[in-house]
Amino acid sequence: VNATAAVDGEPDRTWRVGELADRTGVTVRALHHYHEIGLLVPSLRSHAGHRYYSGADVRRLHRILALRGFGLSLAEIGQVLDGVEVDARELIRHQLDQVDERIATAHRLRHSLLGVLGALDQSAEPSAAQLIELIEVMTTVETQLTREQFEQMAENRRKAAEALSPDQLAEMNRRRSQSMEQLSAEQRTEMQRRRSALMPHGGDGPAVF
Amino acid sequence: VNATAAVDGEPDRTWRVGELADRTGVTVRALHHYHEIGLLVPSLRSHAGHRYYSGADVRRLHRILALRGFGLSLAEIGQVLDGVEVDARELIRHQLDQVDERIATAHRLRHSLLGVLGALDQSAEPSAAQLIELIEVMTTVETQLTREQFEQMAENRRKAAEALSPDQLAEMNRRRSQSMEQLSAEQRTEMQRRRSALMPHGGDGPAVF
DNA sequence: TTGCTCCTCACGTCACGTGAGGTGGC
DNA sequence: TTGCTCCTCACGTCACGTGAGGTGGC
Repeated sequence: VNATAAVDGEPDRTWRVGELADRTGVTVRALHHYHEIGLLVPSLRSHAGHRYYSGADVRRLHRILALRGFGLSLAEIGQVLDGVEVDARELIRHQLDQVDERIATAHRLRHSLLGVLGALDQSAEPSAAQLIELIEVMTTVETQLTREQFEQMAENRRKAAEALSPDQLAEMNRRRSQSMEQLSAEQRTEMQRRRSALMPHGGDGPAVF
Repeated sequence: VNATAAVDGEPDRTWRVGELADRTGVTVRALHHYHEIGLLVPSLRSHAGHRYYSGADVRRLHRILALRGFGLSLAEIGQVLDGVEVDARELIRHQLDQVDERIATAHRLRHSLLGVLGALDQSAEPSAAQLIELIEVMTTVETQLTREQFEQMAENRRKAAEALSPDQLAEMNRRRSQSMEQLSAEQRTEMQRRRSALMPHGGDGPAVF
């Protein structure tokens, strides 16, 4: 391998750490870090200690960034690039499993969050106290709300609303519609579904989570 | 609020840190950590420094775990539970946005990984070198493979396969089908789609990513 | 000579994990 | 008296971020 090979048609040129950072979007600190752990050691250093990266170094950085994009740790990247015997298929399949799990977890969380948001949006005063009450009920009944409990919560909300002045109520409604506007179309339709399942007129014992 | 109120029908009883850990699934170390940062301070301590958690403490822990499940940081959880004025709706909506972004990112990554896996599964020798070659081509052509490049890669793979003994080839095929078996049904169908898009007989200039 | 870029420490992040070494209660 | 549970340090994790304080090259 010739370390002085051309990159971008400019033979033998080198890059300073800041230039490389600008071109690749990584920070200078990250490049220092890669140097520290031996993942990317610049081929040249000036007498003052300045790092100069050769074309080969730049290509290695590109590989590093690609593998990093696949979710590999820096240690794993080092293994792959330094020719440690790895089963590439196994490696990628493992990443795939991980990402699938992340997606599933995230979807469950999203589902819960939409449920909570739907409940909060029916509240006149979506305070921390309201959120805690919601959690209280949820955890107490182990992720299941009966109709009576739901109606009790609605009653509590009505009482809270009655205690508010018309000005406060108007402000709450303004905030609520603003809240809706900030949701994406997708988030909105899913929330509608969730809310209709939540409402007591839909049947008995609707599940929240 | 009465800190000695009953929990689980047992009035006035307290829980030791290990008991609490067992019942809630968190580690003792985590409970120590919550104590350290003031998030959950046990109401009682023995003269030897042992922590004793009251019913109120246990309820607070349940709230903590619920909020943690929503993706809040421990600092945010502290704010919510200690009555700092927070807009609950805003808080939850923010979490929702974050989770949506995580899902989108994960899906893009999944897409890429399936593409790489499909390419690797056509390789006789899915080594680290093969993976690097794949990345090389991908990054060089900026996420686009032309048919000629694809055919060149296929040619390289054929040559690699020819260099192998029949025994080695059989072993490779065994590993490949094993690889397929370990994929979920979902992963498999999506990989089929990706592969057919990748194959040169499908049209010109197929995109890999 | 002035900026700009570069350098090396070195602590901080986030939520704990993981020992080390020692003491208290059934 | 033996286990078991508890305790307090205190460093490690992962991939850098963020200053502090100082030097080199166009």
